[in-house]
Amino acid sequence: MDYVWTHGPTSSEACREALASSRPMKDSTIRTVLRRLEEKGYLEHEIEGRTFLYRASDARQNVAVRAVKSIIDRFCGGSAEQLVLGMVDNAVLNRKQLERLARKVAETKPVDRKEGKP
Amino acid sequence: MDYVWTHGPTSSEACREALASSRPMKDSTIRTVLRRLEEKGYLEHEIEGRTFLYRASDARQNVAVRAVKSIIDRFCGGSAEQLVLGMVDNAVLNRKQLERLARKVAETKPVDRKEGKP
DNA sequence: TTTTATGTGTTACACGTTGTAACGTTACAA
DNA sequence: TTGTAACGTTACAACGTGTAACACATAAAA
Repeated sequence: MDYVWTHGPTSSEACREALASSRPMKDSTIRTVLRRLEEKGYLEHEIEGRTFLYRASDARQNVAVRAVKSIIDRFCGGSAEQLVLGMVDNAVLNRKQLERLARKVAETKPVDRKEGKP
Repeated sequence: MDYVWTHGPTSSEACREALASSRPMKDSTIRTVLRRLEEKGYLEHEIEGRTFLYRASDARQNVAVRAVKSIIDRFCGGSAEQLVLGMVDNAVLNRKQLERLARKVAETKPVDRKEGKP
Protein backbone atom coordinates (compact mmCIF):
# COMPACT_ATOMS: atom_id res chain seq x y z
CA MET A 1 0.00 0.00 0.00
CA ASP A 2 2.69 2.35 1.05
CA TYR A 3 4.61 1.71 -2.08
CA VAL A 4 1.66 2.48 -4.32
CA TRP A 5 1.09 5.64 -2.36
CA THR A 6 4.57 7.00 -2.64
CA HIS A 7 5.16 5.90 -6.20
CA GLY A 8 2.32 6.25 -8.61
CA PRO A 9 0.40 3.57 -10.45
CA THR A 10 2.33 0.35 -10.25
CA SER A 11 2.26 -3.10 -11.73
CA SER A 12 2.58 -6.01 -9.37
CA GLU A 13 5.98 -6.83 -10.80
CA ALA A 14 7.33 -3.34 -10.35
CA CYS A 15 6.06 -3.43 -6.83
CA ARG A 16 7.66 -6.76 -6.14
CA GLU A 17 11.01 -5.64 -7.45
CA ALA A 18 10.91 -2.46 -5.44
CA LEU A 19 10.23 -4.29 -2.22
CA ALA A 20 12.48 -7.21 -3.02
CA SER A 21 15.48 -5.95 -1.13
CA SER A 22 13.71 -5.35 2.14
CA ARG A 23 11.13 -8.06 1.72
CA PRO A 24 11.52 -10.69 -0.97
CA MET A 25 8.19 -12.14 -1.96
CA LYS A 26 6.79 -14.33 -4.67
CA ASP A 27 4.83 -12.55 -7.35
CA SER A 28 1.67 -14.39 -6.44
CA THR A 29 2.02 -13.05 -2.93
CA ILE A 30 2.20 -9.50 -4.12
CA ARG A 31 -0.72 -9.97 -6.42
CA THR A 32 -2.84 -11.43 -3.68
CA VAL A 33 -2.10 -8.50 -1.44
CA LEU A 34 -2.87 -5.99 -4.15
CA ARG A 35 -6.10 -7.72 -5.01
CA ARG A 36 -7.19 -7.79 -1.39
CA LEU A 37 -6.40 -4.12 -1.01
CA GLU A 38 -8.52 -3.48 -4.04
CA GLU A 39 -11.36 -5.55 -2.59
CA LYS A 40 -11.23 -3.38 0.46
CA GLY A 41 -11.39 -0.29 -1.70
CA TYR A 42 -7.93 1.07 -1.05
CA LEU A 43 -6.74 0.42 -4.58
CA GLU A 44 -8.15 0.42 -8.05
CA HIS A 45 -6.64 -0.91 -11.20
CA GLU A 46 -6.79 -0.31 -14.87
CA ILE A 47 -5.41 -2.51 -17.58
CA GLU A 48 -2.46 -1.34 -19.56
CA GLY A 49 -1.84 -3.79 -22.38
CA ARG A 50 -2.32 -6.94 -20.40
CA THR A 51 -0.81 -5.65 -17.21
CA PHE A 52 -2.73 -4.43 -14.20
CA LEU A 53 -1.77 -1.00 -13.06
CA TYR A 54 -2.80 -0.36 -9.51
CA ARG A 55 -3.23 3.04 -8.03
CA ALA A 56 -4.50 4.27 -4.69
CA SER A 57 -8.16 5.13 -4.82
CA ASP A 58 -7.65 7.77 -2.22
CA ALA A 59 -4.80 9.87 -0.93
CA ARG A 60 -2.95 8.62 2.07
CA GLN A 61 -3.99 11.58 4.11
CA ASN A 62 -7.68 11.09 3.51
CA VAL A 63 -7.42 7.50 4.56
CA ALA A 64 -5.72 8.68 7.70
CA VAL A 65 -8.45 11.18 8.37
CA ARG A 66 -11.18 8.61 7.91
CA ALA A 67 -9.45 6.28 10.32
CA VAL A 68 -9.18 9.09 12.82
CA LYS A 69 -12.79 10.02 12.28
CA SER A 70 -13.85 6.55 13.24
CA ILE A 71 -11.75 6.79 16.38
CA ILE A 72 -13.39 10.09 17.19
CA ASP A 73 -16.80 8.53 16.81
CA ARG A 74 -15.96 5.52 18.90
CA PHE A 75 -13.97 7.13 21.66
CA CYS A 76 -14.69 10.80 21.73
CA GLY A 77 -18.41 10.83 21.30
CA GLY A 78 -17.95 12.25 17.85
CA SER A 79 -16.23 15.38 19.02
CA ALA A 80 -13.11 16.10 17.04
CA GLU A 81 -12.39 19.01 19.33
CA GLN A 82 -12.22 16.69 22.27
CA LEU A 83 -9.67 14.61 20.48
CA VAL A 84 -7.52 17.60 19.66
CA LEU A 85 -7.62 18.67 23.27
CA GLY A 86 -6.54 15.20 24.23
CA MET A 87 -3.71 15.45 21.76
CA VAL A 88 -2.56 18.64 23.39
CA ASP A 89 -2.78 17.05 26.83
CA ASN A 90 -0.70 14.17 25.58
CA ALA A 91 1.84 16.40 23.92
CA VAL A 92 1.07 15.06 20.49
CA LEU A 93 0.36 18.62 19.53
CA ASN A 94 1.38 21.74 21.37
CA ARG A 95 -0.01 25.19 21.76
CA LYS A 96 2.29 26.73 19.26
CA GLN A 97 1.45 24.26 16.56
CA LEU A 98 -2.23 24.71 17.19
CA GLU A 99 -1.96 28.44 16.85
CA ARG A 100 -0.01 28.14 13.67
CA LEU A 101 -2.63 25.81 12.29
CA ALA A 102 -5.42 28.16 13.22
CA ARG A 103 -3.68 31.01 11.48
CA LYS A 104 -2.93 28.99 8.43
CA VAL A 105 -6.47 27.77 8.09
CA ALA A 106 -7.81 31.24 8.68
CA GLU A 107 -5.82 32.41 5.71
CA THR A 108 -6.83 29.54 3.50
CA LYS A 109 -10.51 29.54 4.24
CA PRO A 110 -11.22 33.08 5.25
CA VAL A 111 -14.95 32.87 5.57
CA ASP A 112 -15.57 29.19 6.09
CA ARG A 113 -18.22 29.25 3.44
CA LYS A 114 -20.30 26.12 3.86
CA GLU A 115 -17.30 23.77 3.94
CA GLY A 116 -16.43 21.55 0.99
CA LYS A 117 -13.45 22.11 -1.20
CA PRO A 118 -13.83 25.28 -3.26
CA MET B 1 -14.46 -1.94 27.58
CA ASP B 2 -16.91 0.81 27.08
CA TYR B 3 -18.84 -0.25 30.11
CA VAL B 4 -15.81 -0.23 32.35
CA TRP B 5 -14.94 3.19 31.02
CA THR B 6 -18.26 4.80 31.67
CA HIS B 7 -18.90 3.10 34.99
CA GLY B 8 -15.99 2.70 37.32
CA PRO B 9 -14.37 -0.49 38.54
CA THR B 10 -16.62 -3.40 37.79
CA SER B 11 -16.90 -7.06 38.58
CA SER B 12 -17.54 -9.39 35.71
CA GLU B 13 -20.98 -10.14 37.07
CA ALA B 14 -21.98 -6.50 37.35
CA CYS B 15 -20.77 -6.01 33.83
CA ARG B 16 -22.71 -8.97 32.58
CA GLU B 17 -25.91 -7.80 34.21
CA ALA B 18 -25.50 -4.32 32.84
CA LEU B 19 -25.06 -5.55 29.32
CA ALA B 20 -27.60 -8.33 29.60
CA SER B 21 -30.46 -6.42 28.10
CA SER B 22 -28.69 -5.38 24.96
CA ARG B 23 -26.39 -8.36 24.74
CA PRO B 24 -27.04 -11.39 26.89
CA MET B 25 -23.87 -13.34 27.45
CA LYS B 26 -22.68 -16.13 29.66
CA ASP B 27 -20.49 -15.12 32.53
CA SER B 28 -17.57 -17.07 31.16
CA THR B 29 -17.82 -15.05 27.99
CA ILE B 30 -17.61 -11.80 29.85
CA ARG B 31 -14.73 -13.00 31.92
CA THR B 32 -12.82 -14.11 28.87
CA VAL B 33 -13.26 -10.74 27.27
CA LEU B 34 -12.21 -8.90 30.39
CA ARG B 35 -9.18 -11.08 30.79
CA ARG B 36 -8.15 -10.55 27.19
CA LEU B 37 -8.54 -6.81 27.56
CA GLU B 38 -6.33 -7.00 30.59
CA GLU B 39 -3.75 -9.02 28.68
CA LYS B 40 -3.68 -6.28 26.13
CA GLY B 41 -3.18 -3.72 28.85
CA TYR B 42 -6.47 -1.90 28.60
CA LEU B 43 -7.69 -3.12 31.96
CA GLU B 44 -6.23 -3.91 35.32
CA HIS B 45 -7.83 -5.71 38.19
CA GLU B 46 -7.56 -5.86 41.88
CA ILE B 47 -9.10 -8.42 44.14
CA GLU B 48 -11.89 -7.38 46.43
CA GLY B 49 -12.74 -10.25 48.70
CA ARG B 50 -12.59 -12.96 46.12
CA THR B 51 -14.00 -10.93 43.32
CA PHE B 52 -12.01 -9.33 40.53
CA LEU B 53 -12.64 -5.66 40.15
CA TYR B 54 -11.60 -4.45 36.76
CA ARG B 55 -10.85 -0.88 35.93
CA ALA B 56 -9.52 0.83 32.87
CA SER B 57 -5.79 1.29 33.06
CA ASP B 58 -6.09 4.43 31.05
CA ALA B 59 -8.73 7.00 30.27
CA ARG B 60 -10.71 6.53 27.11
CA GLN B 61 -9.36 9.73 25.66
CA ASN B 62 -5.76 8.78 26.10
CA VAL B 63 -6.36 5.51 24.37
CA ALA B 64 -7.93 7.43 21.52
CA VAL B 65 -4.96 9.74 21.33
CA ARG B 66 -2.52 6.87 21.25
CA ALA B 67 -4.44 5.25 18.45
CA VAL B 68 -4.41 8.50 16.55
CA LYS B 69 -0.75 8.94 17.24
CA SER B 70 -0.02 5.64 15.60
CA ILE B 71 -2.05 6.69 12.59
CA ILE B 72 -0.09 9.90 12.42
CA ASP B 73 3.14 7.98 12.47
CA ARG B 74 2.03 5.52 9.86
CA PHE B 75 0.24 7.81 7.48
CA CYS B 76 1.33 11.34 8.10
CA GLY B 77 5.03 10.93 8.52
CA GLY B 78 4.67 11.71 12.19
CA SER B 79 3.27 15.15 11.64
CA ALA B 80 0.22 15.78 13.75
CA GLU B 81 -0.21 19.12 12.07
CA GLN B 82 -0.56 17.46 8.74
CA LEU B 83 -3.31 15.31 10.12
CA VAL B 84 -5.18 18.28 11.52
CA LEU B 85 -4.94 20.02 8.20
CA GLY B 86 -6.34 16.92 6.59
CA MET B 87 -9.16 16.96 9.08
CA VAL B 88 -9.97 20.50 8.11
CA ASP B 89 -9.87 19.60 4.44
CA ASN B 90 -12.22 16.76 5.11
CA ALA B 91 -14.56 18.85 7.18
CA VAL B 92 -13.98 16.80 10.28
CA LEU B 93 -12.93 20.01 11.93
CA ASN B 94 -13.64 23.52 10.75
CA ARG B 95 -11.93 26.83 11.02
CA LYS B 96 -14.11 28.06 13.81
CA GLN B 97 -13.52 25.03 15.95
CA LEU B 98 -9.83 25.25 15.39
CA GLU B 99 -9.74 28.84 16.46
CA ARG B 100 -11.75 28.11 19.53
CA LEU B 101 -9.35 25.32 20.41
CA ALA B 102 -6.36 27.53 19.93
CA ARG B 103 -7.84 30.16 22.23
CA LYS B 104 -8.80 27.63 24.83
CA VAL B 105 -5.38 26.06 24.89
CA ALA B 106 -3.73 29.44 24.98
CA GLU B 107 -5.66 30.18 28.15
CA THR B 108 -4.92 26.86 29.74
CA LYS B 109 -1.25 26.67 28.94
CA PRO B 110 -0.21 30.27 28.64
CA VAL B 111 3.47 29.76 28.25
CA ASP B 112 3.75 26.21 27.00
CA ARG B 113 6.39 25.49 29.56
CA LYS B 114 8.19 22.37 28.48
CA GLU B 115 4.99 20.36 27.97
CA GLY B 116 3.86 17.71 30.43
CA LYS B 117 0.92 18.13 32.74
CA PRO B 118 1.53 20.78 35.36
C1' DT C 1 -19.21 -30.73 58.84
C1' DT C 2 -21.32 -31.40 54.60
C1' DT C 3 -23.49 -28.98 51.01
C1' DT C 4 -24.23 -25.19 47.95
C1' DA C 5 -23.53 -21.07 45.65
C1' DT C 6 -20.44 -18.02 43.68
C1' DG C 7 -16.15 -16.79 41.54
C1' DT C 8 -12.15 -17.92 39.05
C1' DG C 9 -9.03 -21.10 35.84
C1' DT C 10 -8.54 -23.60 31.72
C1' DT C 11 -9.66 -25.15 27.33
C1' DA C 12 -12.24 -25.11 23.00
C1' DC C 13 -14.18 -24.10 18.74
C1' DA C 14 -15.99 -21.53 14.73
C1' DC C 15 -14.99 -17.55 11.82
C1' DG C 16 -12.72 -13.86 9.75
C1' DT C 17 -8.27 -11.61 8.51
C1' DT C 18 -3.57 -11.72 6.99
C1' DG C 19 0.93 -13.40 5.14
C1' DT C 20 2.62 -16.34 1.97
C1' DA C 21 2.53 -19.17 -1.83
C1' DA C 22 1.69 -23.15 -5.33
C1' DC C 23 -0.44 -24.40 -9.41
C1' DG C 24 -3.37 -23.40 -13.61
C1' DT C 25 -4.60 -20.80 -17.67
C1' DT C 26 -4.17 -17.47 -21.39
C1' DA C 27 -2.28 -14.87 -24.86
C1' DC C 28 1.42 -12.35 -27.14
C1' DA C 29 6.10 -13.05 -29.30
C1' DA C 30 9.82 -15.44 -31.54
C1' DT D 1 4.05 -23.82 -31.95
C1' DT D 2 6.05 -23.09 -28.02
C1' DG D 3 7.97 -20.30 -24.29
C1' DT D 4 7.08 -16.83 -21.21
C1' DA D 5 4.95 -13.08 -18.98
C1' DA D 6 0.49 -11.92 -16.79
C1' DC D 7 -3.42 -13.02 -14.52
C1' DG D 8 -6.93 -16.50 -12.00
C1' DT D 9 -7.88 -19.73 -8.43
C1' DT D 10 -7.16 -22.15 -4.41
C1' DA D 11 -4.75 -23.19 -0.09
C1' DC D 12 -3.08 -23.10 4.34
C1' DA D 13 -1.10 -21.67 8.76
C1' DA D 14 -1.08 -18.12 12.31
C1' DC D 15 -3.66 -14.97 14.75
C1' DG D 16 -7.48 -12.37 16.63
C1' DT D 17 -12.27 -12.42 18.29
C1' DG D 18 -16.89 -13.94 19.94
C1' DT D 19 -18.86 -17.26 22.57
C1' DA D 20 -18.99 -20.73 25.78
C1' DA D 21 -18.47 -25.36 28.44
C1' DC D 22 -16.52 -27.56 32.20
C1' DA D 23 -13.46 -27.89 36.20
C1' DC D 24 -11.82 -26.21 40.67
C1' DA D 25 -11.84 -23.54 45.00
C1' DT D 26 -13.86 -21.48 48.91
C1' DA D 27 -17.02 -18.63 51.65
C1' DA D 28 -21.53 -19.18 53.29
C1' DA D 29 -25.48 -21.83 54.59
C1' DA D 30 -27.63 -25.77 56.59
